[in-house]
Amino acid sequence: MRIATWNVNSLKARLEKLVWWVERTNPDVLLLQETKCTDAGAPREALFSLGYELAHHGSGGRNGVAIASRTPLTAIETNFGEPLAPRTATASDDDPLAEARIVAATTAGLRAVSVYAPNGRVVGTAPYFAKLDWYERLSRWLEATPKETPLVLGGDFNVAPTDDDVWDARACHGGTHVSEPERAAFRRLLAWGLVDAYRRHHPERERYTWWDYRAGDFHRNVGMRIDHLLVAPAVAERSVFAEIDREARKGRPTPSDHAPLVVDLDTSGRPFDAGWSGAEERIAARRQSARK
DNA sequence: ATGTCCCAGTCTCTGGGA
Repeated sequence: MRIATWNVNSLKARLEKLVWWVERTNPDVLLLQETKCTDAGAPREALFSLGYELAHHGSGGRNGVAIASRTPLTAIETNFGEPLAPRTATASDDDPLAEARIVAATTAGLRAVSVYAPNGRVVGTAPYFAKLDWYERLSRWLEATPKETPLVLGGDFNVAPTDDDVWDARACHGGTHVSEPERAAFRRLLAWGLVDAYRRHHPERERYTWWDYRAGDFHRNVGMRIDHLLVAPAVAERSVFAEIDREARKGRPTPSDHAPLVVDLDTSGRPFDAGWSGAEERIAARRQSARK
């Protein structure tokens, strides 16, 4: 089974590139971020004709997350199971918890979650603390998930977990994505038991998933590894391959500023969802009690 | 090089966000 995550920087603007990439890569489950679509405006038909169902969560403009899968999507949960607050228009209104940044669904025996963490802009500003608050909310949501859940929490985390995940730690010092509080928030996800699937297969440095469009950053490999597939231990044990597809960051039509990340699972042998039966109900019950 | 791309609205350009 092939799982992928990709911040596409507009699903509509990227549709031709996405079709090319999906036909080339054939993921079974694809997590998408920054779709910038409304639920009604999401290109469901185009994905359906490629063989995918789509669970989409977005209000248009910015943000927006989705899960495309070759197998049915059930128990779809958006925004931490809470209704999204109405959009309040002005750019200075920065409330990530009112934005479409998380969608979860059960598919292919997995609990798949697509996240788009806030950017944070500048350390010490209101958007930065809002980013940390959003991570706090994500951790509480995660910690209400039973440990045996075959979880795949993937997306654009907007955090480079270590200095090995940035092109130049000194140049990045003092900026967002690398600050200690952001890295601590990321490590709290790992403390639940999640495994960084890419690092399980690739210890090397200079492997990034995002490069700024400007200044030829991609061609100079001035980037950061901020997109991740974090998987439960039972999923990690089955992972046999991980790669960042730099080809998708090149050429025309215009690429996203992020490259997709792919992980392959060996699903031969015992059923992948062993022990997972009934867990949707257990998750729902724990979320209910966590809200009280 | 603060050098690109995408979106919404002010709508064939501009400002904001990443």
